[in-house]
Amino acid sequence: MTIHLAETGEPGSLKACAHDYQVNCGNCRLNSICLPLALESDDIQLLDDIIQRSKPLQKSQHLYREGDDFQSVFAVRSGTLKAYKTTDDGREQVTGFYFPGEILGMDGISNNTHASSAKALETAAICEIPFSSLEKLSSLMPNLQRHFFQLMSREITEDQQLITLLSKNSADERVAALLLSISTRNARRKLSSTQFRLPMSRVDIGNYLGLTVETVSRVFSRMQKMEILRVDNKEIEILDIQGLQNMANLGS
Amino acid sequence: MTIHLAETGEPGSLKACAHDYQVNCGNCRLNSICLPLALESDDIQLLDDIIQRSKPLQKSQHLYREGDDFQSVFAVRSGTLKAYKTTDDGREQVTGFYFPGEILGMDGISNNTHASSAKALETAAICEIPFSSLEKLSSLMPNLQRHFFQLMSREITEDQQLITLLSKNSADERVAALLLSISTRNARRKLSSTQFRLPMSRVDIGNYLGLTVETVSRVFSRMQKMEILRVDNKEIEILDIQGLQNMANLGS
DNA sequence: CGTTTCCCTTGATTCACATCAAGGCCATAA
DNA sequence: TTATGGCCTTGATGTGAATCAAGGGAAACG
Repeated sequence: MTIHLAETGEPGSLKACAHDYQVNCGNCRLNSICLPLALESDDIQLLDDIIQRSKPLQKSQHLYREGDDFQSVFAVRSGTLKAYKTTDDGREQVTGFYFPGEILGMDGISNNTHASSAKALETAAICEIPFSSLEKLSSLMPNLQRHFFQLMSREITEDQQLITLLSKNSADERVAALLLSISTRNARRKLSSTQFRLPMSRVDIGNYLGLTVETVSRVFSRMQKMEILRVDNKEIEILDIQGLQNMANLGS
Repeated sequence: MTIHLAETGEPGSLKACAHDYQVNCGNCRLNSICLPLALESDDIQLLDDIIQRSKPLQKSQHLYREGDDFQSVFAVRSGTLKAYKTTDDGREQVTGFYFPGEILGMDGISNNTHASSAKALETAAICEIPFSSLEKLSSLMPNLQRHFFQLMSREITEDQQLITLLSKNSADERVAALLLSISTRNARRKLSSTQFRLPMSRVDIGNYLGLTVETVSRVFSRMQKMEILRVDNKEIEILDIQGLQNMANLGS
């Protein structure tokens, strides 16, 4: 019933580094922000039993592609992914970036087909959660059902935030909002909220925010000149988080 | 445990027109596109038991407001609603229009707080579905659980469509896409896909599509000149659906 | 009934961002 | 070592939609 990611690949792909085999939901340092959140430890064990952990995805490899059969949702254990759709005229629309502890693939549930593609922006370890198993488990564990409803709902509210951003905000505001979002998500994982490396290219950022590369680059330069950021290629240091927040909120 | 909409209003609001009391999921003509979809008739009865039907909402009345406690999701039985958020600087972002048979309010699940407001664009009859009851029922009825997951997932994919539209498409393309969406949803309800009355104002359309009223108005005029539409205030007739599709897809 | 208010349309002007163009930096390959 | 290609930055120019401005029609209200 459940599908092993590894088995769908080339023979031999069942191998994963020994270290990976030791990972489980109970000891995963992300379990407080990931799917196991709000579960009792017995229940975590049951959840853990349905989760498949396969070898890491290399940079630019796909986790799934638009149109693939939907079988599973995925949790990011390490690395970063982007989700994107290809428009009728062949351009790409990035719909989200996914950091460790975050769940992706839920847009495939409605049609039993992935509605977007997901690609690793850097080497990424992934937990695969077969959806049919998750459904059964959800029926048995009200907390899990509730939590998964909440995760989907959060995806909706985040999409709505992006809609508002795209519809109402200037280039400066959009970039500021993205940086703050990344900063917040880093903090959730106990990483620095002011210094980090952007895993995505300027093209991806532009694509996500509805801007061209050139505009994104100019905004970075401008923020640097205003001493809000220090930018060194993908390395970012937020020098003035209050200034960044002003830029994101009040705007124009 | 469950909350009666009517009881939260002023005394006497329990009254509803006699005709309303006769409505149930089993005989509702929308049950093939609404929540009962895919349920056995016994199960429909159980679902029906938890659903609250209260007196209709008048035009411009709120069903819920951003920040309200989340208790229920809602199905539209008749009329149309818009969902919207208010941005920090007080402007409004319309995040969706909801027609009969469609479900709204799911964005409130993640925080137990409604993330947007919902307002009737015209007199609207609503079915209230207390979420805690829906959760319990979902645990018992795998089909219902599945269907509700699918509904939420559809909301996600639709938001992603809108994101792409806002990010990549011209004013003409955006308006064309909205008209086609309304046309399709009308067809689902066995209404004309080429002649209809827009329930929302130009302001709302602009607000939804990230355009100003003036631009929306100009697009309508342009489409009329091109003989793609006949526009008489809110009455729309699509004269050339192929032309409209071209405008929406290929665009630019 | 007239008045107010909302909603829609059209025109003139402005502006933020796209587009076009070029060059720099860094990594990988030959 | 020099190529090659990806990614980023900066400058010059163009343009689609926003903004500003005005007027008309229909519904709501006293």
